[in-house]
Amino acid sequence: MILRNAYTGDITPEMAGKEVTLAGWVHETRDLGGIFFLVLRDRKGFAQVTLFRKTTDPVLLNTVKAVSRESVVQVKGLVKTEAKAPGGYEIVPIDVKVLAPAEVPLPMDPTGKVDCELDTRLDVRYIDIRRPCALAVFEIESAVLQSLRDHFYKNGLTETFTPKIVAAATEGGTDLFPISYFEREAFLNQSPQLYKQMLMAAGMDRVFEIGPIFRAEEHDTRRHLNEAISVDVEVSFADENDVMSLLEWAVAGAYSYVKENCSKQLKAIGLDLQVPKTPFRRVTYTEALELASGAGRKSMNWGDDLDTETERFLGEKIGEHYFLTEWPSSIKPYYTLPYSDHPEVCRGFDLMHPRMELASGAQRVHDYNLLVERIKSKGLQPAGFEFYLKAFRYGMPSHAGWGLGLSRLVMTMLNLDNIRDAVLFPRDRRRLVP
RNA sequence: GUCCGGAUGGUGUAGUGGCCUAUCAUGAAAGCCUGUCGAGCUUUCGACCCGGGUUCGAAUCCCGGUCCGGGCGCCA
Repeated sequence: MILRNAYTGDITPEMAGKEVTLAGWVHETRDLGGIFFLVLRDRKGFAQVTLFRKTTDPVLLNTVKAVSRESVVQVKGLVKTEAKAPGGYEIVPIDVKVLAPAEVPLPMDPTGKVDCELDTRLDVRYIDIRRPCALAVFEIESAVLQSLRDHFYKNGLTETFTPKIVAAATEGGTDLFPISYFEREAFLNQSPQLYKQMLMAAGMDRVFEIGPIFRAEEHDTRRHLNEAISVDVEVSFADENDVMSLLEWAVAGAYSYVKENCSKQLKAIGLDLQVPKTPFRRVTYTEALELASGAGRKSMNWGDDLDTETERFLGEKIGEHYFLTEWPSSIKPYYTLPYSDHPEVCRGFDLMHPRMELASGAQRVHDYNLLVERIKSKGLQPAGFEFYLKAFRYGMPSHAGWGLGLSRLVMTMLNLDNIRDAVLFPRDRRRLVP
């Protein structure tokens, strides 16, 4: 049996006289002597429970006075219109049950009166997320996922799952987490890339997958994690422009959806969300180098990958979402299709937010012989990719796709400083618990 | 990985060799208070990351360790 029949956010002053049963956490208590306030919090808001020394049953009053902050309580009471109460109503309790007392002292302050460092918050994430502004991030993330899925279904994509436990490294193996798989060694997959391409050979035509990826790199920044959620798309008979279009509409659509459906959460975060305009600006790699050169900046050679400083410079200069296109083939993966007439440039692209890269994608190589050649040119052994290469020998359509970092999308959307704020239980170089 | 910075009550902080019996806020405990909404007031409680060193004297300086933050690198 559900222990509540209403959330705080469902109650209005017009419900005066109605009996409701709320359940949630004791956000705070204020004892003014003759009058006592308990603020109950659930995921939809707050409700003030008011008790009077003269009229409240002494046993009930003592129960409420003795309860510690953040204890879980069930409050049965009458809604009363009261101009002096927050929201214009309060609850006059008939019965209060302490379902689970909270120990004191608390490891952090969920009311936000005292600051708390990220590390401390992550150690007690289950308390941190009781803060409406922390909860809002994950409710918005859920809305983003719903919007993305809606967009994919509307565009005829099929949702898929590919294995996270794989036999071999996609490329080398230095950045994969090895795991024990019965009598063999296996790895946690760093990307569904090879599998979603095999699904193109399978004739699934248009697929997406939203799932975890694992990377064993020792990066240690505010925008990298060792476990992340990747939103992956692959579309047959499409080129890079087709999937860039799908991507920009997915991103802009997620912003619109959040703006329309998450006003409470945006308010909790204190953000006036601006929906990016589509289509996003296209900037070629070569144009980006030109934009970034001069003005006392160190010069970059054509073929160099863009370093963090250049990326940031471009972001500030452009000031909105943009696509970086026409990359040198040398710095994109082997499965990225080079232009046939000038193969030093390829059909790869990155979706950039002014602060960081959000997604990368490409039209893929679908010709078996070219793919083998590209693998070799990257200094890799085709033999290691046999399970994948074989799929290109029995009718592989042309295709294109991309992978988008979900947490980066949320982080940049909500202007969060650290990607860890956008992940419930982040996994980084040091953190494995909780 | 590397560079820079940091570690003080439960939480967040002040304190750069003696004025520290360590600041402030929050919290907790007790009390007063009938309209609070970061309530107010009184009293009380609670801390210098670990190990070594320098010094008459170390929260403070030095060395090592651990942990944390930020930058960069890495991120097919």
